[in-house]
Amino acid sequence: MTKLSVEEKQSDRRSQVALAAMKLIAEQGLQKTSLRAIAHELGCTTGVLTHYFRNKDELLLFLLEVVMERLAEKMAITVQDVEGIDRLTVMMLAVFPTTDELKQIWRVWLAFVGYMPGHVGLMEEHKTLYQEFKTSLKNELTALVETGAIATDLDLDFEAAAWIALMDGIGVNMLAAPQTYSDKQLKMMINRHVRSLLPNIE
Amino acid sequence: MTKLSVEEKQSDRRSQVALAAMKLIAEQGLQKTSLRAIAHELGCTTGVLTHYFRNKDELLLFLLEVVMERLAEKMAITVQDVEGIDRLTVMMLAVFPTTDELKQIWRVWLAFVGYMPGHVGLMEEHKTLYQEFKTSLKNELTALVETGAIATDLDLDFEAAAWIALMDGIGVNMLAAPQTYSDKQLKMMINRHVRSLLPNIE
DNA sequence: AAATAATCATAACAGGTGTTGTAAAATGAG
DNA sequence: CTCATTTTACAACACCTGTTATGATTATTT
Repeated sequence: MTKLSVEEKQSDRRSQVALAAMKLIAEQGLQKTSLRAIAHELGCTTGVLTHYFRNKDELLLFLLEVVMERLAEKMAITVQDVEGIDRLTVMMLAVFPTTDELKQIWRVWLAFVGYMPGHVGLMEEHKTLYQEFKTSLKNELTALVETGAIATDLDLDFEAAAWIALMDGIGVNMLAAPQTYSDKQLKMMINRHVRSLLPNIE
Repeated sequence: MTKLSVEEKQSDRRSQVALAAMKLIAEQGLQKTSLRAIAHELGCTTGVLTHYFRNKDELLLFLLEVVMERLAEKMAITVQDVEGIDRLTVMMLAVFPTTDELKQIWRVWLAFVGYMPGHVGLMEEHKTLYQEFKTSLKNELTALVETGAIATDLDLDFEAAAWIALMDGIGVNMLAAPQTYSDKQLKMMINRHVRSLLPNIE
């Protein structure tokens, strides 16, 4: 076997651990998700975890990356056949916590955000991932400006942040509050925001 | 001393404990906020905590109530001299995590939301408090409909939930992301949302 | 003043935590 | 097959956790 596929195997094992951790965190929160619990969920002992991760924080960090990557992936897939202003809408709709997997992802992210105070490494990593996310969104907006789909006098950095805020708000509420939005209502909220980006045609 | 003032004293002590807990949770997260740490922060021993609270979850539950009440208070105060559509705007601006106290409150709330999975009691309480919050917002909207300030064909239940989602999204981002919104940007985001509620005048 | 209740300190308990080191098993290369 | 490396299991470590019980101290009431 080549060296590359060995690394892939390693990476796979790490992903398996991360997925087991994700399931537990989504089900019972970060506090109750101990290394032993993760190992049990995976069907092994903590020896595996300590072999692939220096410590627990590094495991959580890796999980955060996996989760964010998964979100970006989902957005990229759903958007590939869509053109124009609709790209923004479908990107949003693709990542709301509607399916079990997306609910898990959002719960993990929420657990992280609550866990971050006092954990400098995690905060830094989260900031970085957030920046990447914002940048890709900003690129999306830039392309739309160039095609004339949205107004040209927008502060795209701010607009990208506003998009993320809207996403986070809806996502958090779908998990933490009894309110469950219908598809129609979700689209309405997004369309309102989209409309605020359109060029003012008289 | 009358019986009432005794109860007030009790309530005061409980509040003191809750405030100490709030400070620690905001600083170093829920995980590191043990009962002993809270007691140390308050300058007493765990005997006080166990005397005023059955267990830790009950303490956290009380803290959640205190925090939510504080938010409602702040909104009520800032809104009392404002009339019309502006009431919505000032209510929002009054509770964003701009000051140290508000940052603490939001961090505590975030810690809760991340802590909730697997803790039925806390989830139930959060749902209840969320409902109260939504109801008062809905009342606000109803009043605005009656004065003709906003459109009459709105689903106020949905609109109230949308407001909260907007609030949560901005608040979460202000804490968890490097983005810091300027006053101008905050007002812009809110005004956009307000505009979507206005009656369509030709 | 005596008795009752509220408040708080202290210590112990049983259990769980992340981390570390060591040795066994599995795997791959020469 | 042999040897070296990777992968895993296991046990022990020191420490921290929430909870509970027991007294001491203080406050309130009778």
